[in-house]
Amino acid sequence: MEDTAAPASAPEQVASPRRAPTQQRSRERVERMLAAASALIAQQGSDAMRMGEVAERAGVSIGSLYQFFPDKRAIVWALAERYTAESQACISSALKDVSDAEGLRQAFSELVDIYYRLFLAEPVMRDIWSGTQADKALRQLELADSRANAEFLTAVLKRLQPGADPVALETTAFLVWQMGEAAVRLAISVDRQEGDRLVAAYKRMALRELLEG
Amino acid sequence: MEDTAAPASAPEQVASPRRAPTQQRSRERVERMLAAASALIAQQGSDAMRMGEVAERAGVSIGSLYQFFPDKRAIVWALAERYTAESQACISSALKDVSDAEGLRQAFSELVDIYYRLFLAEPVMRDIWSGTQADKALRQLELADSRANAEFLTAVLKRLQPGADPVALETTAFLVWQMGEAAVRLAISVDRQEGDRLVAAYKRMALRELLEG
DNA sequence: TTGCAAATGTGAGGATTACTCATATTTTCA
DNA sequence: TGAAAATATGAGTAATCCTCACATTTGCAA
Repeated sequence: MEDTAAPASAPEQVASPRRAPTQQRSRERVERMLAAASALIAQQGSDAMRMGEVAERAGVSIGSLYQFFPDKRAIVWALAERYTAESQACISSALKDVSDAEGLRQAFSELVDIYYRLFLAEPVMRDIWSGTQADKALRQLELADSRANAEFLTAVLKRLQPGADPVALETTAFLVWQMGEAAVRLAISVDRQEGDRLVAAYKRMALRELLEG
Repeated sequence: MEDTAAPASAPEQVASPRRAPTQQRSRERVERMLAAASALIAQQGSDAMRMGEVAERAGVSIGSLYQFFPDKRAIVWALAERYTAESQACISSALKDVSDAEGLRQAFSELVDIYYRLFLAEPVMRDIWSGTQADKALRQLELADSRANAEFLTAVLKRLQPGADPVALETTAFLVWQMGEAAVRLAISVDRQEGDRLVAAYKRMALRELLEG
C-alpha cells in the first residue's frame, strides 16, 4: 500500500474530480480526514457519519474535506480501496504457491478464517461492505476485487485440474469466492455459535466444489 | 396475501408507529401510495425516490403519506413484505410434497430459475433487496424470510436423511438458501451469459450439498 | 530575497429533502 | 343528528450535503 492517500474518486458514479494532494501538508491532512472518517464509521456506521463531524474530528474545515473528496461516498470509497488492496496482497501470497489438493485445502481454510475474523473484529470493514449493494461505485469495486481474487483461485484450479474447461473453472472460482463473502457476511449477522457453524459448512461445501470439480 | 395493505411498520428501527387504515377510502389511498412508490422505485431506485413525488403520483398530500408510513423506509419495507409473503407461499408449495432425491432436484432447480427470472424482470425486487444490507430493518426481514424458507428445505432434508444430525441439516439448508440469494444477486449484476453460468454452477453445488449431505 | 502563480484553507450560506403539526374535512355510530 | 374518531392538507422546520468567493500558504523562477 502506498503512503500517498490518493483520494481516488470512484469512476463515473461520483460527481466531479478533485485535486490530489501534492504537498506534504495536504497529504497529512487527507490522512487525518480518512482516520476521522474511519473512527466515526466504527462508532456509528457510514450512513450516520456526518461530513461536519469528519471535518471537526480531523481538525480541518468542511471546505478542505471537499477539496479532496468530491462527496461523502468518495471517503468511504477511499477507505474501501485500501482494504481491498491490503487483502488482495494477502490472498495472492496465500495462494501463490499452492500446487496440490492438501495445500489448497489448508490455504483456503485459512483465508476464510482470516476473512471471518476480520469481519468480526473490524466494524469499519463490516460497515463498508454492508453498504456495498446500495452504492453502485462500491458494488463495482467489490466485484472487481472479487474477480481479481477469484483469478488467484482459478490459477490454482488450472494447476490442479489441467484438463478441465477453463471457463468452468473460472466460473467455479468466482462463484465460490462470492459465496464466501456472502457466507461471512451472513455469519457475522447471526449469533457467534451459528456463525461458526455456517462458516464451517461453507468451507466444506466450497472445498468439495473446488477439489472434486 | 391480504388485501388490506397493513403499513406494518418495521420493528424497533423505525420511528413512531402510524395509524392503520380502517376505512375503505384510506385503504385505497394507501394502495395508491404503494403503487406510486413501486413505480418510482422501478424508474429510479428507492434511494432516489422522493417522498414528494410519491405523494404527487399517488394524488395525495405529503401529510397523508406520513399518516400511514412513519418514514421513507417503511414504504420500502411494506413493499418488501409483500414480496416475501408471495414468495414464501410459492416456495412452500413447491417443496411441500418432495419426498425423494429426484423430486428435490427438480423442485429446487425450478425454484432457483423462478427466483433468477424474477430478479431479472422485476426492478423493484432488485432494488429492494439490494438495499437489504444497509437497512437494518430490511436485513432482519430478509433473514427472517430466509430462515422461514430454509425451514421448508430442512423439512425435506430430514425426510430424505432421517439419520442425519438435525442441526447440521438446518445449517446446510440455511446456508444453501442464503448462497442462492447471493448467487442470484451476483448473476444479475454481470452480463447475462455469465449470469446463466453462475446460476447453473450454483445449482450444481447446492444440489450436491443437499443430496449428498 | 522577492514576487507571483499554484496549491491549499475557510466557513457562511444555498439547495434539497425528510418529516411535523395545527387545522380542516369526512366518516362512523350511538 | 351531533360529536368523536378518522382522515386529509401543505406550509413550515430541521438537518445536512455541498458550493463558492475569498484568504492564506507554498513552491520556485528571476
